[in-house]
Amino acid sequence: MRAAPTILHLDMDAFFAAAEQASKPSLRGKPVVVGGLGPRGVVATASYEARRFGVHSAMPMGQARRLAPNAAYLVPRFAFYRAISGQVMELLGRLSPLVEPLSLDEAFVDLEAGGVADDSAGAREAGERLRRDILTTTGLTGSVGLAGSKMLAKIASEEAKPDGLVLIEPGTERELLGPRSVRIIPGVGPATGEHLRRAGIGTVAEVVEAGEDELVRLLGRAHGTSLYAMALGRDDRPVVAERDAKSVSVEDTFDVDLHDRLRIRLEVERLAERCVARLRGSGHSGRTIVLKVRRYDFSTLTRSETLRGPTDDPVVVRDAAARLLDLVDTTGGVRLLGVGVSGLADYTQEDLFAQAEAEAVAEAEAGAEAAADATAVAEAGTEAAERAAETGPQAPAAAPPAATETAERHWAPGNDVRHAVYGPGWVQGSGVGRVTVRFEEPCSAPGRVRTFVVGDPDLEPADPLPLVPGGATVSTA
DNA sequence: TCTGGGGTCCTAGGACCC
DNA sequence: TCTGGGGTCCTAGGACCC
Repeated sequence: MRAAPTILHLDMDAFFAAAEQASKPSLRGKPVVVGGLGPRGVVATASYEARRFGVHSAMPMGQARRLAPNAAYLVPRFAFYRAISGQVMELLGRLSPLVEPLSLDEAFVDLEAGGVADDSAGAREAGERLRRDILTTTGLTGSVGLAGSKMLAKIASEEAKPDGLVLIEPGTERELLGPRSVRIIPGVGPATGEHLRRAGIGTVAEVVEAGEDELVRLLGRAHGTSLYAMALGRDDRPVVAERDAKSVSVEDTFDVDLHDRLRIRLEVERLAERCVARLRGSGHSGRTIVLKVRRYDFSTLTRSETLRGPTDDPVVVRDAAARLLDLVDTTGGVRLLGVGVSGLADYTQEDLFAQAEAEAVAEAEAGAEAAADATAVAEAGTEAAERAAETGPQAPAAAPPAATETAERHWAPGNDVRHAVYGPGWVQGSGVGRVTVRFEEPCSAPGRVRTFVVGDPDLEPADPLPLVPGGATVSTA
């Protein structure tokens, strides 16, 4: 806990929904819901107008549609959000070298380390300037929290929403937090909240009264001690700029439960290949392969296998995932499958092979005492060599998507398109061989709607347009 | 129309080693 | 030898966050 409120937490307001409203003039001031539009979709973000109907993040789409039948329902466009996020992070980077992104729309900034503020007045000024700059460069609003610790800065930005700034003066945190629900403390979710409530602890002040020993007894060592510290306003976690990834995973929920064992196996193999593509894309290899299965009744289980050394070989990961699947009973149906890799190393297979050889030589030279270890290393090396010989140079090309899948993706509600005659617009809806497009762009007036046949040669998918004149363009290619 | 997808961290038990 | 204690790794599951 520092003496000046120089830790800043930025949280963009209803980020995905706000980006869509900025991009589509006809949706401004209207309820907008972004999320999965399939039969098992959930809400990613609801605009403030939609929240008034009770719609919120993580809610099943069906429920959202019942609550807000007239809202616009759109699929997320991550490439577009990433581009905007990049602009925002760039602005944060001008404040300090210590910027810790938490997601596309959230980050901590250490203002003191950046030399932009060392007292309350300076911090407030930097925060307000940041909010203005974000609005000018992206057209979107973000809320800022300022405090002497990460936890309090995060609570402050939550209080500031939407489109505001809250500064918690160091020394005032106890009286501020005391009467509030324990649920405002980050890390206290539904389960912990309920657990504490049954123990008669509802407010932050009651957490303090209970004492550290009681909390450790209720919640376990790590959770208990940290909650007690947080309740007292004690939080010395530094803002950390670069954090190494610990795992990479992909998963799919199917519109209809899978029963056919061969189909399930095929999906696991496809997921394994997608996972490795991501792993390689991030320049990693990993040692532990994890298979995740969610059954028809939503019960979820994982099975994992740790290899002798890290791999980024699609064949190795795919085979491991298939072996893990053999351990799982799928009768009754499978609703979700996932494949992940953890135990990441930031070198690739070739590096690993060279390293294993070098180690084997070193071990051999070390003499008879190390004989057993050297054998293990040598075996690992041989195995890697065999795999390399077996698979050769290859990129696991994903199977080309079926034509209907492509059409669904191109004409999904919310996507940008361009018409040879009418210009830029976005898909408002599609079905029975028709696409409905609203022709407008970020800086135009709300536009009108026209309907086309799906195969219309004049209509094609397009990249998002910049939200602000002269702003960065986004390529989703 | 009942429940996404990508992560992180923690716990607990068993194996294994010294 | 009737029975320890600590450390580390692996596996499985769960809470939480956006």
